[in-house]
This record gives sequence, structure tokens and C-alpha cells, in this order.
Amino acid sequence: MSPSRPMAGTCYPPFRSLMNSHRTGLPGGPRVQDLPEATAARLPEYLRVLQHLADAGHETASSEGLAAAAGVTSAKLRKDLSHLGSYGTRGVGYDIAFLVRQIELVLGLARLRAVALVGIGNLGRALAGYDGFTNTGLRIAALFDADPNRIGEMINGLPVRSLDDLPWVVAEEPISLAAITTPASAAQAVANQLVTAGVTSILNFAPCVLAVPESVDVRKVDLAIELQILSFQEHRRRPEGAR
Amino acid sequence: MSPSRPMAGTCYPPFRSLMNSHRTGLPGGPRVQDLPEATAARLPEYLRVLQHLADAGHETASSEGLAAAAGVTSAKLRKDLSHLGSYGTRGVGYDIAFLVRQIELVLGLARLRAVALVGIGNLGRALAGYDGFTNTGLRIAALFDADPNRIGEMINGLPVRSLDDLPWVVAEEPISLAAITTPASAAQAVANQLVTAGVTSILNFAPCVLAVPESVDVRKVDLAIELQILSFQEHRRRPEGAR
DNA sequence: CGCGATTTGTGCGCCGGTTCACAAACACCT
DNA sequence: AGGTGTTTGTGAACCGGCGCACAAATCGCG
Repeated sequence: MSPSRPMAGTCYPPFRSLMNSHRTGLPGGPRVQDLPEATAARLPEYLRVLQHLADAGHETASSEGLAAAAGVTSAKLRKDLSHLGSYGTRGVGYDIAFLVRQIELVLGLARLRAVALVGIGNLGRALAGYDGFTNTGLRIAALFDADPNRIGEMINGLPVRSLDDLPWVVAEEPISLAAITTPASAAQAVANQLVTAGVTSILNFAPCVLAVPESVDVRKVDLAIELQILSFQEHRRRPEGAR
Repeated sequence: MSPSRPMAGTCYPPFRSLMNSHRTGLPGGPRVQDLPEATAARLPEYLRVLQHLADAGHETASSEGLAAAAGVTSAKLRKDLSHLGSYGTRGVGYDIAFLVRQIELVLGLARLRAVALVGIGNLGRALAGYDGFTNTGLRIAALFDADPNRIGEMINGLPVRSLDDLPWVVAEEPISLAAITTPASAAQAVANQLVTAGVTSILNFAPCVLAVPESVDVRKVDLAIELQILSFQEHRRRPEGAR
């Protein structure tokens, strides 16, 4: 799923349920190890929907309702949730608060996770000030840039730091996630520095392919490419500007 | 130019054209209709790599080299390109300039495509000023916002317009693609307005699920969710904070 | 002109993911 | 307590995409 690397790695290791047998009615913990990739990618969306419903005062929700709100089919949602364990009551639905907790646990968001942001241009500033991180279990914890003129500037209560500070800041927080919002020309060098500093997961917004060690996970978000894909779909359905 | 290859441009190999030459407004062109989804999603990345190589003065490239640069396996790249037709010369590789032209054609980027941007907050500004759109066949053509205070403001040479102007601006350009960078609370209303104005493809940056007619295509980019997915992978590989 | 080196194009088996359809489980009502 | 209606959980078939491996095609060279 990560387009920037041949998805050869990350097969599911065969160490399965050590202590949790297949049907523990109560916590004991979901089996994170053998969760399908596609399911994991949808959990954050479910989480958001569930939190939204919780805020609205609901206590339970059916797979049908949840699926509609999350933009998937009910069967898919049920199978996804079933991978977490048999939470949910037949004839009734799912306990929202409980499910929220479970998904947060699986996603590793039980405790707030610190994120570093490298490259404080337009996009970096937008991300630093992005208000969509509330309730996501994530928090932008440090900003970095290579340009001396930007260093020291305060954005949203955080100072822009020199890249030289990266190692000790990463170690201190500690930080394991980072987002790269530099120009493409700088992205690979920044990635290298992040990796040596100990960051193990990178979200790359720069329009280029990053080379990283096998142990580091990279996801790529490319704004131009997303639009180009849309352009293709458009072109496919309406070959000439028929409208 | 590659020796012994017909000039790129209006000359198309007639091999498969008789099998299904339907629906492409262009004689013998690539069969856009039955192009696998996954392949189409990778074409923009290939396109970028190819343009990069072309700028560097290269004229041909092997599947091995291209694949490495694009972060995929060579077999996958070859199969992807084979869906466009049998361009490429065995024992030699692919003609870069020709391939660029073909992919642009398939993606519908032969002519510059106009994109509308709705919601001129931090993220919207970043996108409006984003320099990664050069050579993508896309151009931000109009900016819209609901806030009267922002209307008239110039960003990157473009004025911020009122949403009321949307219908005639969309019709005039014309515009079929739009990106939504409003808060989640406004996104659905904006989407509705876009659809009625005639926009048929939407890139949604707001953290919510949009409901649109069947005929409209929506892609979603959610910054928080991307990070949450990374968090999961991280959590899976390093269950307890190996921090 | 033929031979070896190189690289494309693709048939095939495999695998993860999606969908369908239904039995099992539970709540509620009488 | 038992019957009824609702909703979950999941087995099984299906589908699309991926990687392997190799034949086919082309080039360069002696």
C-alpha cells in the first residue's frame, strides 16, 4: 500500500495469539499482529466517526449506520471490526465508547504520540496550524527547517528549530513519527537525517521517492498526483470535454 | 531521439487498434477504458520520473531503471506500461519523450486542466502557492471562500472569489476538478455547490465523508489519518515504546 | 549473416481483499 | 418461557492485482 517501496516486507509474522485464544469476551487485547493491512487503513476513519457519534451522545451504533457514516459497506465494516475481536452484540450493535477505546489501543494512540515536522514552507505552516489533529492521539511536537532565517520563528506556540537540533529533540520527546514538507530536492537528505536520529515512520509530502532502510516505514502523500488520478478518472468517463 | 524508431507524435502502432478501437477519441491510442485501476494510480508517478529523466537529457530508459526510480518492481512497471500498448523496444528500453506524451494523453493532461480551490485557510493558501504543480498538466485556476473578509485578496496572482461566483466561473473556464480545503463543517455544503455548478471530480481534504451523486468522483486526502496509519504500523512493529 | 547479450511483453499461479448470504446470538415483548 | 425480529460474525465464492519466470524481439559485433 505504501507506494514508495515494494511492499515485499511486513508479511505477517506467524507468532499468533500467545495468551489470547480466539474468543475472549473481554479485553485481553486485540491481535494487532495479524490485522489485515486494508482493515488497519480504515480504522482511523471508523475511529473518527465513532468519536463523532459519541460526542453527539450516542451509546451504541449498528454496522449499517456506522458503515454509511464511514462510506463503506456494512459487510466490510463488520469484517473489519471482527478482526479486532468479537465486540458488538447481536441484535443490538456496537458499544461506541468501548470500540473507540479498542481502536485507539490497536492504532497505538492510547497515549499521545509526538510528531516532528520538517520543512516550514507554506505546506509545513499549514500542517503546523492544522486543527484536524484534535482527538487523533497525535500532536505536532517540534518544527524544523534548514533556513537560518526561519529558525526561532514561533508557529502556533512552537519554535522553528535548526535541523542540527534534530537528534537530541527526537531523543528527548521522544519522537518516532515525522512529516517531510520540504522541496523535493531536500527531501532525501532530510529523510536520512531523520532516520539516523531514530525516526522510524515518515510521512512524505515531497514529490519524490524516498530511499530508506527496510526498518523504516514511509507513506507518501502527493497533492499533484491525487489530482492527476482524478484527471484520469474524469478523462476516462468523459473522453472529450463533453459537458 | 532513438534511432530507428518512428517519430513520436502522430504515429501510432496499428497493432491492437483493430481489436478494440472504441471510445478513445484518438486513432489507435491507448485503451483508456479498460486500464486497471491500480495501474492508473501509478502512472502519475511514472510520468514524473520520466519528465525528470527527460530534463536530465536522457532519451531512453529501461524498465529496471524506471522501476527503481519510481519505487516499484520492474515486472510491475512493465505490465503497467504494457497496458498502454506495446511501446518500448526489446533489448533497448522505452523512448522517454514518447512515453511522456502517451501517459499525458491517457491521464487527460494533454491540455492544461483547470482546478478550482475552495476554502482559503492555511491549507488552501499552501495549495494555491504550491510549486509542485509545474509540469503536471494542472493549474489552479480559481480560488473561492465563504468569508467576505477574504474575498478580493490576491494569492499568487489569483483573486479570492465569493462562492456565489462559482457557477459562472466554473462554466467559463471551464473547470471540472476542484479541491475542498474548508473545515469539515462546511465541506458537504461546498461539495453540493460544486456538484450543482458542474464539477465532476473532487479532491477532499476535509476530515469527513462526502455524499455526492454517483456520477461524481471523490478522492480523499486526510492528513491526520495518514499519520494514524503510520502510528499503527509503528505500534505493530514496536508494541511497547522501544523509545 | 549469424550469434550472444539484453530487455520487453505476458501467461500463470498465488494471495489478499471484497461481497454475498446465512446461521448464530441476543433483546424484547407477550 | 417461548416466540419474534433484529443484527452480528463468518464461511465460501469471487475478483483484481502481483511476482515469477520465460519466450520473443531487438541490438551490436565479429
